[in-house]
Amino acid sequence: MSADPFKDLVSHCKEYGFIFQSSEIYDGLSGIYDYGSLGVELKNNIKSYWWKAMVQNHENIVGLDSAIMMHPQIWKASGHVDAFNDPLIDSKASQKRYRADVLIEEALEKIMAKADKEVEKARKRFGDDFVEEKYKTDNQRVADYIKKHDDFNQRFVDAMNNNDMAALKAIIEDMEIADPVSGSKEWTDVRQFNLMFHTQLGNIAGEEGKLYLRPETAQGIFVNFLNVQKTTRQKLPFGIAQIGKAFRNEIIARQFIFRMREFEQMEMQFFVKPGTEMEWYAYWKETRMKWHRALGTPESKLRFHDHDNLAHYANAAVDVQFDFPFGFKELEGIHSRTDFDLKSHQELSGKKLQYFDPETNENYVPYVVETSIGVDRMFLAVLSNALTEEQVPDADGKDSSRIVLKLHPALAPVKCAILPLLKNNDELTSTARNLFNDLKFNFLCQYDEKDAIGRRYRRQDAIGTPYCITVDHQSLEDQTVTIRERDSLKQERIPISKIREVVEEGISYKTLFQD
RNA sequence: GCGGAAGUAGCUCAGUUGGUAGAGCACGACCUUGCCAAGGUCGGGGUCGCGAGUUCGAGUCUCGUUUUCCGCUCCA
Repeated sequence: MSADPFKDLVSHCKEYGFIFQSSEIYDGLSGIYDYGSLGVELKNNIKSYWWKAMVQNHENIVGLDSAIMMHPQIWKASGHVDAFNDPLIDSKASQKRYRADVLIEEALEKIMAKADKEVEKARKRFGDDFVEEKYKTDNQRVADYIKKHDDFNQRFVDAMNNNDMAALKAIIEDMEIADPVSGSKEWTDVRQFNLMFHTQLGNIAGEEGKLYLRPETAQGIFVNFLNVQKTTRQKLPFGIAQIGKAFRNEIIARQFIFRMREFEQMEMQFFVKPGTEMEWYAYWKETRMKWHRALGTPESKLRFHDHDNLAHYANAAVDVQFDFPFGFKELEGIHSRTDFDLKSHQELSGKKLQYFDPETNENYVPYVVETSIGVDRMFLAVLSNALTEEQVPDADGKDSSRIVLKLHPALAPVKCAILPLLKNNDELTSTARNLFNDLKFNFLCQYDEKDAIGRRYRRQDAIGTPYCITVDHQSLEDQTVTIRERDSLKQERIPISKIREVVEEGISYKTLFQD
């Protein structure tokens, strides 16, 4: 392996078919990736681990699979429409990026400040009883400033209403706005940057039929809050869990699958009685960290990171960060979202989203504590934690290096490899084949007869297969095989009849839920 | 989006001042060995990211473009 662990990881993913760049033969699509044959297995296992931990293990958490496309009003209520229609512009000199509307607003304020200055001057000269309004309209310079302001302001309002980026650029040029950093007036074009992808519904033209691909899965849960609560007869506190794709048109999507434009989230919204949210926030913080540590991730690679700036919906927020090859970065977010979402859906839709509390006989909008983790980031974390190069003894007892994916067996894509010791021995190969055909219904197995046995072991090591079953001559006599454990390299002879049980035990998710 | 670096076989990379594409590993077949990789023989696979330009001739030079990584920036 090279000196760059991240590079090794990306290469390994490509070489063994975990991840491919999307549309590669057409030069690829920036920030979008496909999962290969082993990748999809690992990803499914990660999702399964989460689902078991959240839904199966909690009586008061239920699942949901809401649609990717939702009513556009949802994104108004959530705040996504307003917050992400930013017109952006770059200074060519300093390469700083600004919001064009903010630049113009600041410039407009400056003009009015100049007018005010004139008025102030006059007040000093003529005294406080000077008639301000009259002066403003009578004094030519002040009137000019105000007219200038009003003219630009009108153009600005029109441009924003029409989403006219060229007009915004023209205003910036006409107002002679300079980059505050460099003083340069050389600007790029204004680009509207909308974080949400949009598409069109049926034959409804224009804004009417405009739909967004969801930028988060959470809203599908909020708008179904009452549906789920009533049909599952849940009482507060309870949670709704969902795994699904989300889409964000990131300005820059980078660092492999860390920041993608199409990605997958595992989110759980936990509805609680107002006032108890901080207790549950603490509970989920701890519970989620346990989930990460159960995989055997070293404590030094996981940490909490409190948010300095809280989002508009939150009254507390923390990230679970993982020490990726490119440093500590967000893996999961735990947010206390208050009643912001349910309340704004209630207001915009006109439908009540309240819970009747049988204990207190009152109706209220629940508070929400959210746990939100990126599947792809988890995938990256799991892989970067597992990919190992180590020295093991070779046939002569000398050190030789092997690449091994030390995945938790429950997450490993292939659970078991069935290997006949010899290839040119019909008895061995047919016994191994039969074994494979018998086990393949229980878990994903691979049959491999090519190359020397040692090399086959190494191949399985590279994809993280926890168990290798070898059929040898003795197997034909006494119906036993050797089972080799990936990390310890230890081999044990067990009866063929016991293989299923031993492997099932080893790959069980149960091991992840022991305290 | 700006700046830097890179893109040659599945992977990692060579490829001289421009002269018809190479290695190792991987892959396939056969032989040999047979419980921890790298034995032998043979073989498949690349319009050198894409598009123009300069040139008798471009993997190599120029321009554009695209993808990836790094820095800045951004980040519900």
